[in-house]
Amino acid sequence: MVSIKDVAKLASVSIATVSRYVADPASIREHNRERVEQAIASTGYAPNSLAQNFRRGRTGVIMVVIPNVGDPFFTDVMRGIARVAEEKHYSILIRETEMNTLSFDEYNDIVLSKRADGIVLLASICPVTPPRNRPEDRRSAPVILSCENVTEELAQLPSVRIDNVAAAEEATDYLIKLGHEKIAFISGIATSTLTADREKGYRNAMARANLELRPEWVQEGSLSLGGARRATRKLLNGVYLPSAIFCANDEMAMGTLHEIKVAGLRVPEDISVIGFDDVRYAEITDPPLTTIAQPAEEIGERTLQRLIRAIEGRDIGSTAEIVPHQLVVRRSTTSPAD
Amino acid sequence: MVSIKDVAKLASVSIATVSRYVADPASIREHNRERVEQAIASTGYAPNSLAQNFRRGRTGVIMVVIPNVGDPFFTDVMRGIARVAEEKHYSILIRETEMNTLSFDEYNDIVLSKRADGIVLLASICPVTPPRNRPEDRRSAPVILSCENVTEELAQLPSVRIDNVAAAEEATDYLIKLGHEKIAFISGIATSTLTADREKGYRNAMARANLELRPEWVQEGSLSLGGARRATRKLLNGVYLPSAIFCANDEMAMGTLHEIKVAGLRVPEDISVIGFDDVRYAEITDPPLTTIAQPAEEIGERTLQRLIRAIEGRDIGSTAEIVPHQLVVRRSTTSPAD
DNA sequence: CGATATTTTGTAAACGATTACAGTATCGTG
DNA sequence: CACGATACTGTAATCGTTTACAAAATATCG
Repeated sequence: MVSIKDVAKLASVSIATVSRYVADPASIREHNRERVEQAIASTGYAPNSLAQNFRRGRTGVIMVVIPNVGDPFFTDVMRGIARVAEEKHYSILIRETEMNTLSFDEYNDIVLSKRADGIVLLASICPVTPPRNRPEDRRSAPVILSCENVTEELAQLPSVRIDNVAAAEEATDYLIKLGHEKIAFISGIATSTLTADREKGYRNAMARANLELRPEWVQEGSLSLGGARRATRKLLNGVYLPSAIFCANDEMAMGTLHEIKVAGLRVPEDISVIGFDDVRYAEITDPPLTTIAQPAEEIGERTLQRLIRAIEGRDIGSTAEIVPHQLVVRRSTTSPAD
Repeated sequence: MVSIKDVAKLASVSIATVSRYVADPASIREHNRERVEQAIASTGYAPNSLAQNFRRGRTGVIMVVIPNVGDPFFTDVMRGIARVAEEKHYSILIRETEMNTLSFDEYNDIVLSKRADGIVLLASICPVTPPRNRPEDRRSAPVILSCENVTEELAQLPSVRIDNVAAAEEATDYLIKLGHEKIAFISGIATSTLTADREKGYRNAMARANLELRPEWVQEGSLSLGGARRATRKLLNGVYLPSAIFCANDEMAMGTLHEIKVAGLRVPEDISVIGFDDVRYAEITDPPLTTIAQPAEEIGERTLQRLIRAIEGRDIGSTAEIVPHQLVVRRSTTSPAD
């Protein structure tokens, strides 16, 4: 491995001069610049970023904790994150978590052992041991939540997201406005606040409209295709058939659409379906999916911009930055038949 | 930041002892172990991985270059990669590339400046300057191709993948066996060898069956939903309507299915569609998609296992490790009407 | 018990960059 | 030309670990 020393020797200058050349070629005298340039060219020298990072005390890495790298919504958010990361010369380290949580121990380890300059959580952080209870908690790395809300147990963390409660209310209200009264909800996973917020919105809207909410109309779909399919089959085989199903994300809505058709029912004539996220597939499902659109890439971009500001030592507060959502009406919803 | 020195001082031992404790607690004497444990606990010490990596000359990072993080096939491969990475204590650095290629300059930079211990290419590497022509090319980091084949310009690189040519032949043969003669192909992007191989398989099969291959039956779909939709519209609006369309991946097949239905035609009665990859959505499209299944996660796992062997200094050769594919017949294909 | 083998520990030198500080060259000006 | 101001360069310390080597402590055995 060729190091700065080899270049210095070859160019007959000190290592400091080479270092300065790398940082800013204009800062050294013409005469030396030529020799250093030549030495670098002939040795093929490139600064060892391991040494640079060590010396500078920074990793240049942003860790992104994501519940499911396969979900098209999350990958859109990631694309926004990646765009800003590249622009600001950070790399993205992906950490997929089962169960949607990053254990606090792992969080702590990442921070203490300097494996990342900052963390974006698309998942929640598991509040086993809140930061404040640990010794030396001043050393915490910048963290920001994308999409997720915070659990009450944790200190308020900054976030960038839509208002999930309001958006879910809006989706439910739309079904109610169409005349639906028997509306089922397929939820995500228990540990996800995002899911909880959407369920809250659904319950709020049902309560406000004075609609009966049968317990068996809320089914867990684990935010996955398979989970939603199982949940849908339960709904279809139940005693009280809903006339509309609200799925907590589009991935699940795709599974729901399929199972309804497999059961020999039609969407939307027999059952209306509404999703959440407006992933790229929502436009091409059969029928195209009515859903709540979120500006996924923008959420990713804003999240990382804010995180980087924090990494640079500026104050970003701990507020939730709310971005707008929008109901997108396609053809998977209509008024109930009866 | 608390360092090994602080711990050593507090425990009244040398830093070497602390270091040894961290590497293997059993290697130090009971008496000292207790003191060190206590000192670590009370200071909240964690080894600085920046310093460790620097000292050890390794990053603990595998870079994964991926053309499109949103494609469900690639995310499945990534999941396999991630599983092995976690097991072997590597982190995954994602680098998404437009146009499917990593420029050689960037590759070189990653290697020379030690930003990753190894590279997995789900994309191709752009052969602007083949490694062999550069000075000091001995320093190349381990690279392995997943899915992709190699271009002839580049030295042979190790890879793990299916036999794309054979698989595409098999898909085309299946359509031919069903009685189709007017078979169109929606290809990926020009820079992708994966795409080229599948097109070759299609052409082979057509030639072997003595079927006419009209130039307008091969359309570029850029491996994306939108690209496939445009390509499909061209096929449907053309003078010679095909009776079957073979899409180079499932993502595109989903777009194709949609556009055929939008045009008022039925799948498979009017047009059969066959995809490639068997992503999780293939089962729930309408109708469910006939496709070629690849063991995506297994490909990812094997790729990384082999790469890690190379990183550890063992010889992995430069052969293509071929894993089996399989035709999965669902309901998007049938015999032509006429 | 003493000699030797074994285990455990400490000292100090790396790793490759950045940078404070001091020293040297260059320049401008009177 | 002398002088100070300015621009550039070199020396050496530093970041936090790991580890070769030597030294010290302990164990083993006749």
